[in-house]
Amino acid sequence: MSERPRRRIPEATVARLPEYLRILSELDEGTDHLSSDRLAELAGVNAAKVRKDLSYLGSYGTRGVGYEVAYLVYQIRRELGLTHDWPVVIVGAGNLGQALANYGGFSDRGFPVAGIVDIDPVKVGMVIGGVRVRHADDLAAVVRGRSISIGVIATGAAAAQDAADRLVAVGVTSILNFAPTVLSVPRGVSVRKVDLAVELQILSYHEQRRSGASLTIVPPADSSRSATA
Amino acid sequence: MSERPRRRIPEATVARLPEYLRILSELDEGTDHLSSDRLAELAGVNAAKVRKDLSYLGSYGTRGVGYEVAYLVYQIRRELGLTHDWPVVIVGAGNLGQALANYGGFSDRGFPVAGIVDIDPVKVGMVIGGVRVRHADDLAAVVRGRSISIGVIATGAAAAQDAADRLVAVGVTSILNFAPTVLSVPRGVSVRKVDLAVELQILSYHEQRRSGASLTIVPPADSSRSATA
DNA sequence: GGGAGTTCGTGAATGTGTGCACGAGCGCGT
DNA sequence: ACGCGCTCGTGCACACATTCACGAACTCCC
Repeated sequence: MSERPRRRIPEATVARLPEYLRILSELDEGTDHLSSDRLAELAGVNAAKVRKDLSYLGSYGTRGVGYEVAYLVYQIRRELGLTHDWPVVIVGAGNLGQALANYGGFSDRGFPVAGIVDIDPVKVGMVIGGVRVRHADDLAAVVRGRSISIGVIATGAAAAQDAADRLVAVGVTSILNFAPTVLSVPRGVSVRKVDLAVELQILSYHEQRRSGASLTIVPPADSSRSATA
Repeated sequence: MSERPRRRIPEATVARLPEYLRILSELDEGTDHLSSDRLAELAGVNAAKVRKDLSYLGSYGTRGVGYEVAYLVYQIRRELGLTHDWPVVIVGAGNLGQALANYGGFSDRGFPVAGIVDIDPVKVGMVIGGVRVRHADDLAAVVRGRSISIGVIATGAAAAQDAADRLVAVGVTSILNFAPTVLSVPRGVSVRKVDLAVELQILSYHEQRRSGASLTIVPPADSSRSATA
């Protein structure tokens, strides 16, 4: 009955597990068991998908009964590495950085903001969400002794690569990037990118497609110098 | 030579087009042509993928030369429906709503913030990013005559469904949801969700996996009441 | 104890996305 | 005019993801 070396979990499943976890955590205290059907409904996905996703955990449900909520929560948290907190450091104390630091949702879900840094001396010293902003040059000191492996880049596009380099230099191996730029990082460092404008542009595509779509717009015949940059 | 009814573009491609567009727009003025290889490098993806993506546009590159930047920009913008601005309305003037409204990146890329509403009377009347916050009950008036079809939900989880219902009621058909909740909306309304905590949890999974991973943690033998909710 | 009803786990089928490899077309230099 | 080198467009094979369908296992009730 020894732990089998855990199989790799498909990326698509990993992306859904946090959602299941949130739903399970928010359940009414009395609910101790839950069927895949019900969970699927709450998560807005297909029941078979839920079962397949959960089957990767090795965590067994009980046929005829469903999944035991507490046990399932435990298993998902374990698989996602949420058995302990992951302190994060935010680079960039502008609009976005401040909003992120103030936003309670991070700490609540196990990602306390352990530090904020910025390059701008004016920002240094400000206290945001209970954390004092320090200078980016002091990043090493901010990180030291705190085992911070996740960094959040909330700078503008121009400063983002520099921010990434600094983070990597102090040993950060996972980066959440809000700047609209492609970062280049060494192998072994994970980057996830969130670009708000991209999300809106995807919505725009569907909107445009919905509304009549191709009205046979005449493309610029002489193709040079035609589109607005 | 009439416009063929435009084929459906795969979702994965749609998600990459905005990235290509950004890269192309930021190119040095002198660059009038670009190879798929170079674009792939800048976007951090495979060159074949770039070519396949662009082939859906019907926009032709020139063999031996590459793609004409201006023409390509025009084609992508057209396909994404970015030939005109898409004013957005933000629901929720808290931390996140304020940051979004102040964040220049929206207007810059064709999504001006045309209105902000909140339910909290204290927030109503505040001016954020040049826009006065109005009461959520006035949403219809805010939207009227402005052909707003995109809404952004920046409320907490508890208020998100109400926000969605209000948006749908005034004719919004695309929603960008920042609240950690699954929204239910009528068919025909698109929803995209951005959950910062989920992104961090995905990073956490990879971190955890990197570092030794399964240490044969003993699962709770008596499974009831064992995991911290 | 046995049958009815429920729900999991998973094989197989289908759909979507990725990447290679190569033919076809274009420009340039001679 | 012709050949060479470059780069696009795409067929094909493979990988990944989703969904269906069904046997297996469990509970409950009589």
